[in-house]
Amino acid sequence: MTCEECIDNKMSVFSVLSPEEKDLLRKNNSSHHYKKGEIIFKEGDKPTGLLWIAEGKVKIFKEGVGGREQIVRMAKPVGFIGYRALFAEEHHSATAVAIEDSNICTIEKETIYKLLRSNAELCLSIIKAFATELGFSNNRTVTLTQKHIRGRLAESLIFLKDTYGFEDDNSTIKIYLSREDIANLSNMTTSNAIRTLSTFASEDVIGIDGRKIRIQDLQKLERISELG
Amino acid sequence: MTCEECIDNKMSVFSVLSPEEKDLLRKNNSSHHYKKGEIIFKEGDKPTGLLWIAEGKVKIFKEGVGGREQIVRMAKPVGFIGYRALFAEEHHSATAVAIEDSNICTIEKETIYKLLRSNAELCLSIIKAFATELGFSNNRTVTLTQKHIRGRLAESLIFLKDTYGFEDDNSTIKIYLSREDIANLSNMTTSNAIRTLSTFASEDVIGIDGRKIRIQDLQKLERISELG
DNA sequence: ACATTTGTATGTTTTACAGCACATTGCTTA
DNA sequence: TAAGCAATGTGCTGTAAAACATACAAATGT
Repeated sequence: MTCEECIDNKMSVFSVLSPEEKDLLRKNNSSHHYKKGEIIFKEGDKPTGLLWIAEGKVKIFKEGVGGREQIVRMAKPVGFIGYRALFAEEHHSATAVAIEDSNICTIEKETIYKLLRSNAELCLSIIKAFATELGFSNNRTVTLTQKHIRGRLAESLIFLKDTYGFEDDNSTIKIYLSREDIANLSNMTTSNAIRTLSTFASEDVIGIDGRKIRIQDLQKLERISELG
Repeated sequence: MTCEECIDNKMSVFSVLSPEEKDLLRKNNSSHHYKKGEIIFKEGDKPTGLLWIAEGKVKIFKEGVGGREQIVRMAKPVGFIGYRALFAEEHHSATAVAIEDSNICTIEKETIYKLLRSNAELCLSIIKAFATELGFSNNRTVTLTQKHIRGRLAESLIFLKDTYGFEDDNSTIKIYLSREDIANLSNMTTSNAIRTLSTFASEDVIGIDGRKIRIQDLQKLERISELG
């Protein structure tokens, strides 16, 4: 997908814009390609504009105690990234890394603010997006602190499935993360992510083939997640 | 403080409103008094409008595994409460309880949306507020999961000080929470909150007199918090 | 005034999980 | 095609913090 196609995409926030406003966007956006593993922005950087993913997948994480990283968000097309810091008028509080080859589009801060001032519906959808994500973040705070390892991992797998969906086989989660990334998403060590994934596989809840994870018994997985 | 006074308050979000818009607010708000310990809204309730605190203090918490509660926010005048669910168009994902006798003001959903559609600056300040709070929430996720008990408690005490300030003696934190609430804020058991507070007191970092907590050595407390 | 609940305090036991160490497999890239 | 390195897998050990138990003080109600 290209930046242009995102602007016209019905699923994107941009759908509330008028043809003229979309034109403004089309004339003022730029595109950049990132290879798998490349950093898009770093904790501490000053945000320059609004970014969104045209193609690829991105993880956003914060560095914690002793450099241990916690993934706070996983993004996909046509999702915004780096907008929290932009709108809070702060420096980035997290780092974004491409986990696949990705095309990232940018528009300048001035342009997006111009649009926000002229289009109330755009404002409202941004507000709604923030409100939804804040709810998600608060939820995560509770589950990451209170659930046990099995519950946390089960929740993460369901989260990945909900975010990226399945491959054509209707069971393989459409994202291929390292065990380390899965651990950093679920607040556990790599060892424990590996161990618990193996356990799930031996219980026939999931199937593992390298980085491919198939969900074989979603109900059971949900039960493990809810149980804590 | 009264609802009217909040609307005119220079520190509140309402400061960006025109005189006519403020008038609309004044004519459409209602006020309600809650005694200490009373529930303002409950997890699962449908939000009816935008609430703000004219007087008093409020804790917002989520029920986690086995009914264990995690405080996700502490609010004070002139802060909004219950706005996340409202703008996300969801049911409340947390419960709000008055921790002091409080006056809460309400305006209907329709009125606030009317204002948002007419006043872009109001939108932008709401967006900024959300972006800031999301940053805060993400931060908490990391510290609550990664820091050790001492670090978490130290951080909570600093947070309470930053939120509510000091009494006239310039050292007593201007909020009086039960040990249980302190524990629920810091993701630990009541026993451990009590124990660790005692340790801090014996190390002359803080002073304890019932629910009164004096910060005696802020630098040390900050060091404990950063150390994790 | 007494009983009952609630909050505070502290000691003991148990356990989930991090932190290694090390083996093994699977990618790079030279 | 091999060498090197990163990613994966597994067992063992130590420990932070929960869970449990108990005691007492302070509110709260009757």
